[in-house]
This record gives sequence, structure tokens and C-alpha cells, in this order.
Amino acid sequence: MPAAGSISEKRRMAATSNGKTPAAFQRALLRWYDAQRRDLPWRKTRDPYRIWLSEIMLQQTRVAAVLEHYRIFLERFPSIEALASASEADVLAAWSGLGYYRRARRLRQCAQQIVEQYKGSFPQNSEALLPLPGIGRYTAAAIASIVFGEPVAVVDGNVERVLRRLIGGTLTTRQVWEHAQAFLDRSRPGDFNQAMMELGATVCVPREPRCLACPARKWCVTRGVEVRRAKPAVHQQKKAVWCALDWREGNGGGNGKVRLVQRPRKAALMAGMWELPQSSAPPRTSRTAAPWRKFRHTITVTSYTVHVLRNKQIGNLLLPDDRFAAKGKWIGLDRIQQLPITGLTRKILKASGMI
DNA sequence: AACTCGGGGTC
DNA sequence: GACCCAGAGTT
Repeated sequence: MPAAGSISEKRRMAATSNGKTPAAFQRALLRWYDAQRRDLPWRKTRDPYRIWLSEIMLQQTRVAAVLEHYRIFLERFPSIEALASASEADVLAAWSGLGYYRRARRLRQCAQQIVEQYKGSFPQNSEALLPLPGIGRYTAAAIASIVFGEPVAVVDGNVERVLRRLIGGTLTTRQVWEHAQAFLDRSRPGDFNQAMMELGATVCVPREPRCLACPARKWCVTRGVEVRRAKPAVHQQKKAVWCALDWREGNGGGNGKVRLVQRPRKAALMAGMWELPQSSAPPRTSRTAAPWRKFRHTITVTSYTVHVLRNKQIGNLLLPDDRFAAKGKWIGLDRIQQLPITGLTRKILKASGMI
């Protein structure tokens, strides 16, 4: 029997409280959230379309990266019908720069399904949302709680960290979800869920959590020490790539052109998206001439060194990779915003001042 | 529960 | 380079 005040005793009190919901904790958290929450565009609406879009964009993506895309995307596709009837290329173009492009394809598929099967109105509970493309356990619960007030808890990276610190000990993923549901304030589930995520994003941050500013410190067992399981080490690969930045001046009006190639529509990665002609081996010219610029580009576990060659460095040489040769299309710079381009292409075109 | 997917940051 | 981010889908 552990002594009163010991870790395990506190944990039992804080986490289970004899099966009762910890009302004082809920009050403290919601009071903090009401006063401190960030002013984000998707917190000004309960339109399921807008909430859904924000949740998909925010998957594995930081708030700061989403804000601008969210605004532009809604201008371009103001309703679920507009999104459902758009081409995949148009949707990918609006998504360009956010990464994980599969999300954008599933987003469009999901819109089409909701328009066709549900006459354009979202299913109103998490269970019915779950089968839709791109909607998993987290997103189904987020939409259902925020839009429809369903008392179902979410667990994202933030909530998981908050709960592991709050409760201490080692928890399985399943136990984390169970605790999240037990803590949930059933009268304000959407706000409570967002409050937990907000706490993780702004106070209970991964490194150096701001425990003195935390509304949950009274109930927290570890006081900021995260208990986590070791993740399997993924060894990063290094690769080199050569890109052709082949461009022509416009006739005074600034409407220049750049040569782009489209990735195969059935490619495993970034299918159908446009990019600069590239090769995995250096063309002959680059052995004598330095590239115009070098970039580093990391895609999850592969770190690329990107050598960018310009016009005269490219020439008509026989090059090791087909995609590098004089293929592709000349794309007007004013059209690029409407084209699904890869993140690396966007990065290079930006650095060159073309977009 | 453990992988795969394969973008973009920050520290 | 390590680590993280309002995960989803598959095995």
C-alpha cells in the first residue's frame, strides 16, 4: 500500500478519481482556455466544412504553416460543392507547400462522397464520419465534438503528451484514449478537446514546459517530465539530385516561362505533380561548372542535396535521366500558382525570385 | 501494435 | 541531426 502523497496514490486520485469525472480539472482547464486561447480562423465558425478542412490541414502540420493556406483554400473553394467539383490538379495546386499531398486527394474524394451520398451535409456523429476518406479516429472525434457537440475525446500528439505528463507512469496508446475520454467535459466537448490541444501546443510543450503557467499543475503528477516510449531509430538516407532551372525571359511584362515536367500519374510519391526536370546523377557540364545554387531538402527520412543548374549549364547534353532531358512543358510564371508543384520546386522558384 | 506514407519546420 | 507537428491507412 503506497503512502498517501506518493506518486501512485496521486495518480489514482488524479486520473481515476473513483470513476468520477474530475470536475475541478475541467473547470480550471476551460477557464484557462476561455481566457488564453489563440485567435484562430477555424475557431470563429461551426461550419462543418470549415472545421473539417482545418482538421485535415492540421494533420501533422503546424498551425503557422496552415493559416495562409487555409485562407486561400477557402477563397478558392468556398463550399464543399465547389471542392467536390474541382479537378484534382486544382486541389493539389491549392495544397502545394503543405506536404502530405495524399491528404488533398482524400479531401477531394471525401467532398465528392459527402455531396453524392449525403446531399452535401456532413454525417453528424463520429461513428458515421469515420469511414470517410482521410477521416480517422482523431478527425472524426474532432469534427463531431466541435461541430455537433458529441461527447467524444480526441487524442493528438499534444493531448497524448499532456496526459502522459499529467498521469505519469507508462500508458499504452489504448489507455491514453481511455483517460482522454474519462477526463472529457461532456457539456463542452469541443472546447474541452481544443483546450487540451491548446495546452499542449502553448504550455505543456515538448521541451521546457511552462509548468508555472499551467492551469493543470495541481493535478499533474510529473510536473513536466514526459514519460515516453523509445521510438525505433530510423536512419536517415542521404541522396543527391540535379535540377534544371531552364527559363526564358518574358517580353517586358514579366511573363517569363520555366520548363517543368509532370510526375507520372501513378507515381508512388507526389503523383501527377509538376517539378523541375531532375536527374539522380550529374550531367557532364556540372563536373566543370559549379551549380547555380545548392539546396538542402529533407523528406521525412531522406536528406537531399539539390544542385540547381541554369540555362547554359543544361544545354543539349546527353543526360543520365530521361526526365532531365529536353522534355516537359514551358509554363508561364503567371500560371504556376494554379499548378500543383512539389515543395522542392516551390522552394527553388521562390529562391530564384520567379514566384 | 507496428509499419508505411514521403512534407515542412524548429532548435 | 534530432525531434516535432490538431494522423490516416494498412498489415
